[in-house]
Amino acid sequence: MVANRSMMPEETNPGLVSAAIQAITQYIRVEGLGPGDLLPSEADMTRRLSVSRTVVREAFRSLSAMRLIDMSAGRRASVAKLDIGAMSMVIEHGVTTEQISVHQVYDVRRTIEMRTVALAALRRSDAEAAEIQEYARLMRENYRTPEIVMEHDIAFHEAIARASHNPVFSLIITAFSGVTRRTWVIGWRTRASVEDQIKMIEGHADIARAIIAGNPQLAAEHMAAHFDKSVKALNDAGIA
Amino acid sequence: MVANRSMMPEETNPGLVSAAIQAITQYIRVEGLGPGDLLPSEADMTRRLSVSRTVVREAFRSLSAMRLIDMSAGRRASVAKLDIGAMSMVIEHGVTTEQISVHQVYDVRRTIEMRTVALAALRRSDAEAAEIQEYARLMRENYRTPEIVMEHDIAFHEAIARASHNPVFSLIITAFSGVTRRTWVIGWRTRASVEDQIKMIEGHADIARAIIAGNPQLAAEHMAAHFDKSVKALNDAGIA
DNA sequence: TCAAGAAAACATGTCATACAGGTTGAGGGC
DNA sequence: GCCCTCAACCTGTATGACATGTTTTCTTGA
Repeated sequence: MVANRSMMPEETNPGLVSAAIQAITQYIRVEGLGPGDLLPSEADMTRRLSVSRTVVREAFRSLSAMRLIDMSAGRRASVAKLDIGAMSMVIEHGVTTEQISVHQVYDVRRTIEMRTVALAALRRSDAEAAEIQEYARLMRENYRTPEIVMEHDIAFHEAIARASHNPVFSLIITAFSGVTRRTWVIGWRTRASVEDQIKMIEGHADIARAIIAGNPQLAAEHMAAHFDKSVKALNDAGIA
Repeated sequence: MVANRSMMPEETNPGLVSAAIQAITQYIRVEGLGPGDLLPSEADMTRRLSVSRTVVREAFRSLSAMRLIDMSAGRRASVAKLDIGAMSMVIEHGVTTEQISVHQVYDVRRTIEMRTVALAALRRSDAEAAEIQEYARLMRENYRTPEIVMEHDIAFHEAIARASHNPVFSLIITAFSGVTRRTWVIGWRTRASVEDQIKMIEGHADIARAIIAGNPQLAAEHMAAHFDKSVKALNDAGIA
C-alpha cells in the first residue's frame, strides 16, 4: 500500500500523521461541519488517505487531545464544541517549564479581564448577573475555607468572561484557571488578617455590583484594583 | 500484560492514552524538565506505564501535536519550547466551525494589542524598535502588493507583541495570525482608494513612532484607532 | 596513540493483524 | 406496534514485524 506524500504542499511536519491531521481538519472545513457532526470512521479514513489505521488513529487521537474532536468507544468521532483543552495545556506547560512566569499570566489576565468585565456590564443577561453575584456571595459565606473561596473566585471570573458574550475571552480566561489554582492559596496566605481577606472578597462584591448596575467604567476600575492587590500579594509572597 | 488503571485519581478521560498523557506531563513536571531536555524512549515508557507501545505512541503523538514535545525519527522526544501550535489550531477550529466570529477575534486582538503596544513602548530594546519600524517601512514600500503588505502587517503586530516581553501575549497574538491571513485581504479591498490604503499604512508608522518615542499612551491610542478602522472595514465588507 | 569509519545498538515511523468491548440499527418474535 | 436479540460496525488495546534515522561503540588503519 503506497501512501501519498505529496498532497500537502506546505506541510508543517514531515510524516504521514501530520498530513492526516491536516487532511482531517481540512475535511471539517470543506464539508462545513459544525459541533456534533460526525467524521468518517477510522477505517473509512484509512481508505481515503491510503495509510494504515495506525496513522489515522494517531491523527484522530491528536485532534482529540486538542479537543477539536470528541472520541469515544464504539461511536465515530465528532466535531467538538469549543473547549479550552489544548490551550490550558499549553499554558500549563509554559509555566511548569518556566517559560512563563506567574506575573506574566496575571498581566494578561488583568488586561483581558478589564475588558470582559466592561463587556459584561454592558451585555450581561439578568441570569448572568445573578450568577456572578451568587459567586461573590458564596465567597463571603465560605470565607473560612480557602479552597471553597478559591473555587468560587475562579467561577466568578469565568462567569464574567462568559457574560462578555465573546467565547474567545472565555476560552483564554478559563485556560488560565489551572495556573490560578496553583498560586491562589499563596496569595491568600499573605493576607494575614481576616480583615484583609474579607476586604479581598468585598472587592469581588464591588465588581459584581458594578456589573449589575451596568457601569462598565466602574466595573473595570474595580477589576483593576482587584488585580493590583492580587499582584501585590504575589510580590509579598516572593513569587517571581 | 495488565495495565494499571488506578494511578490517576482524577483522570479527565477514561482510557489508557489519556492516562499516559497525564503521566508524561507529570513526568516533565516532577523531573523539572525544561525545553530541550529528553524524555524516556517509547519502549522505556511502555515498561514504566505497563501499557502497549500503541498507547504510549498515541500519547506522545498527542503531546507532539500540541507542540508540548518535539519528536523526530531516530531520536528521543524532547520538551518543546513554547509554541502556538495547539492554540492556533483551537482558534482556527473555532472560526471554521463558526463558533467564533471574526469580530470577536478582533475585539480580543484590540484588547490585547492596546496593552502590548503600551508595554512595547516602555520595554522595547533598540533592536526591537528598529525591527518594528522596519516592518512599517516595508509596508509602505510594497503598498502595491497586498499580499506582501499583509505579511509585513502581521509581522509588525507580532514584533510588537514580542517587544512587550511577555511571551503569553506573543503566544496569543501569533495564534490569531492564521485568522488574520484569511480576512486581511477583504479589509484591504474595502479601502477603495490608494489614499485610504496609504492612510492605513501610515497608521502603522504612527504606532511605530510612538513606540520608538517611548510613549505608551500615544501608542495605545494609535493602536486603538487602527483597530477601529480595521473593524469598520470589516463591517463595510459585510463580515459578520 | 588516535582518528576515521564500520557496525551494532537504539530510536522512531509505518504497517498488518487480532481480539475485546461499546454502539446502533435491522429483523424477528410477541 | 413494541420489545428483544443479534449482527454489523466502530473504537480501544496489544503484539509483532520491518524500514529508516541516530548514537554509541568498536575496530581498523595510519
